[in-house]
Amino acid sequence: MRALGFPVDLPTTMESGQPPHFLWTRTRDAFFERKMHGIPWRLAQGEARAVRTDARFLTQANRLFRAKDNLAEIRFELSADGPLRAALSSFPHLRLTQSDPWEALVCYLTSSNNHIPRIRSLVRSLVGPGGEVLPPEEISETDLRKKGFGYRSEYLRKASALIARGEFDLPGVASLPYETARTELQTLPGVGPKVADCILLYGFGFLESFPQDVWVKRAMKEHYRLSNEKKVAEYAGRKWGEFAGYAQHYLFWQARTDAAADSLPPRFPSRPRRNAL
DNA sequence: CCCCAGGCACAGC
DNA sequence: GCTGTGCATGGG
Repeated sequence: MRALGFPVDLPTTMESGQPPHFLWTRTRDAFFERKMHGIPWRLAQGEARAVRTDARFLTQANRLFRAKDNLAEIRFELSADGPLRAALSSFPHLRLTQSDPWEALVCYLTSSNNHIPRIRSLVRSLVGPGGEVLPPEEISETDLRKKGFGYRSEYLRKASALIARGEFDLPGVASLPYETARTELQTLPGVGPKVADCILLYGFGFLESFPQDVWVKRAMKEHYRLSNEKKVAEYAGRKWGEFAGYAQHYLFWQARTDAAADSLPPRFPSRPRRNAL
């Protein structure tokens, strides 16, 4: 096992609605695993919040956790803003992750009007024996209705077919400017503004992307009195610019955890937890 | 029975 | 351009 050279809150980063949330399995506290190219890949939380990874996946791990992002600097840039500052302090060392574009596309096509646990089980039903999401040519021939994808089945089947036939150049999106990339992705069936932004942020690493789902919309309305999608986008671009994606993810996860805390039954008498982090 | 979920496509203004 | 509605499916 090798340690990455920067701190990561591994559980939160892996389980905050990013693609790893859907594809990795939590084995014990702070241990995560998936297969890649048929080989098991394990991640663990080491000393001083360092991430430990199987040595042969060191490069992949640095890419997954976006080693080149200077999180301290990004957080400082974003912390000028009050409501966002609160979310930042809730989750020290929560990082954005960088996944594969195809994986991200499958995840967020599946996500529309759906719950996270269900997105997870649906996506995992499309993972092949090697650990990766099945390639487009296989998904385009899968009976997705039978697997429970519902009305998203046709979106996923058609999008897969377009990519499999080479009629849509998914890797090519990486070299487009953000706005063009966003427009281009939205030509795929089932890909609207929100799904496109998620793919761009988590699959391609466009950090200026600001996906607006129901939770982020709620947060932007509560904190900033902005209920119009275009005005939110404009505000995010002006205020958070090249790091809007980070702002979005912190606001999103803060809103989610707040809601979960509200709906939790009052717990007492609460013995001291043995495995508290 | 209801409502909701990391929305989208489509119709009607 | 904006606003409303139906949509598969499962959980609360």
